[in-house]
Amino acid sequence: MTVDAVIFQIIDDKLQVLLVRRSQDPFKDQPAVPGGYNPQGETTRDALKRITLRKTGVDVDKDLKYIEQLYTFDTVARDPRGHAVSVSYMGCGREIKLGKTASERPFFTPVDELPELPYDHADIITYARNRLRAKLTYTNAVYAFLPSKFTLTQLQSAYETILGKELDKRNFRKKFLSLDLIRETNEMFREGAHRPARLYEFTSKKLVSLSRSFD
Amino acid sequence: MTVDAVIFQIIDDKLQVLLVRRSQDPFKDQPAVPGGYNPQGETTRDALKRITLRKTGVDVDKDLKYIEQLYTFDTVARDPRGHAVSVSYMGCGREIKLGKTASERPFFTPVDELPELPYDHADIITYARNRLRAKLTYTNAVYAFLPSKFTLTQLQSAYETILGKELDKRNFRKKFLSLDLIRETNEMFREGAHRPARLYEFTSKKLVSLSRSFD
DNA sequence: TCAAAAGTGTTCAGGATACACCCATGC
DNA sequence: GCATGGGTGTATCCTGAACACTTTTGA
Repeated sequence: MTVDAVIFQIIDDKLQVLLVRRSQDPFKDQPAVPGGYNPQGETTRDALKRITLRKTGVDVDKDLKYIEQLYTFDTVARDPRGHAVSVSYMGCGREIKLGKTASERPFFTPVDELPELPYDHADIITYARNRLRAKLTYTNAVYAFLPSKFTLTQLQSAYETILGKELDKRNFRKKFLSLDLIRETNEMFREGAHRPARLYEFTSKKLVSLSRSFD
Repeated sequence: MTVDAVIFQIIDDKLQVLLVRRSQDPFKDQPAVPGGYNPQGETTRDALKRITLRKTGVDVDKDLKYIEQLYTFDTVARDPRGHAVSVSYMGCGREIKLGKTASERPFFTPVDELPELPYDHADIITYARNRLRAKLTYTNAVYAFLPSKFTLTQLQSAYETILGKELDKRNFRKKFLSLDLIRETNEMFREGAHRPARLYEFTSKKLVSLSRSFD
C-alpha cells in the first residue's frame, strides 16, 4: 500500500501543485507526485506526514491549513512493482516553504502546465482539482489559501484562480458577505497608488459547510 | 487491510442496511457490516465482490445497481487484531436476495434501528447515509432503488425515505420532470381502488450529475 | 491631475415554495 | 357513491445575474 500527496498552493495567481523528482527507480529523476510506502501498523495519515516531510520538507500538520483524504486508487497494474492500492490525500496551504532536507528535489508547478507524470498521477491531480473546486463552493475551505487577514479582492482572486473563471465583483461581495463566514476588521491594507482596502478575517478557521452553495 | 461494504435498500418505506452475524472472533455472533481481508495483489473492488458474495450471498456486480467507494478509514486501534486501514464501499439495490450460501447469516435492518456494532461500523454507516443523501440531490442515483419502470409517487417516496423528510407532490413533480432524467412510458400501473398511475423510466441508467441540485 | 484599485445598488429573470381541488378506479 | 391515491396550476418570494460609476490614494 502507498500514500500519495497532492499539495496545492496559489503562486502568481495560478494554482500550483507540489511535485518531486524521484530519487529512485522506477521513474528515477522523473517528476511525480510525492508518495511512498505505507507499512503495516502506520496509519495512512501518519504515512502522509512522514513521506511528505522526508521527500519535500513540507510538514503537513504545520505547513498546510487544509488536508483531506481524496480517494483510494485501486489498480493492480498501477505500478510496475505490483502495487495495488494508493490512498491519496489533498492538502492546501500558503507560502509553503520547501525543505532543505528534502530528499527528492521538490518544486511547485502550475496545474495547467504539468509535465508528463508516471502511473495515474495526472488522474489523481485532476481528481484533486475537481474535489477542491467542489469544496470551495460549499465550504469555507478557501481560508487555506489566504493569510489570516485578507482583502475581498484577494478572496475573490483565490476563487477565480481555483474555479478557473472570472466572477462579478459586486455579486461576489454581496453573496460572500451574506454567508457570515467572514467579518470586517478595522485594519486596512495599503499598497500602491490607490485607495486602501479593508481587511477581513474568517469567523472560523475550521471547515464549515454551507447550506446554500456558492459559485 | 480490510474492505467493508455498506449495502442499502428500501424495504417497507425504510432505508435498511445489510448486516451479518460474524462467524468468527473477534465479535463472534455479533451483528456487523460485512467485511474482510484484502490480501496483496487483489484490488479492493475485487475483494469487495468476493467478501460480500461469500458472507452474504450478494453479488455486488449483479445484485446492486449502484456502487461507490466511500472512504478509507484509518485507525491503528480500530481492530483488536491491529488492523490499520479499511476501505469502505457503499452499494444500493432493490429486492436484494440474500444467498443461501452465505457464511454469516446476513439480514437487513432499518438504519434508524441499528443494533450495537463493533469497531467504527456505526460511523461508517452514518458516513454512507450522508454520502447517499448528498448523491440523491445532485445525481440520478435514486434509480438504484427503483424498478426500471416506476410511478412518480414511488420516486418521490424513495426520496422522502432517504432524505428523511416529506416533499410537496406538485413541486416535486414539476422539478423532477424539468431535469430531463426521466421520460413517460405509455404504460400504467394499476393497483387498488383508485386511479392508475403513469409509469416512467430513466433516460439513462448510468450515473448522471446535475448542474442544478435537487432537494 | 492622473492612474489604479476599492467600494457600492438596482433591475430583471428564473427557480423555490406554498397551497387545494378534481380525476379515475374498484368495490 | 365512496374511499383511495393520481394528477394538476397559480401567486409570491427569493436568489442569481447583469451592469457602471464614485472614492481614495500615491506619485
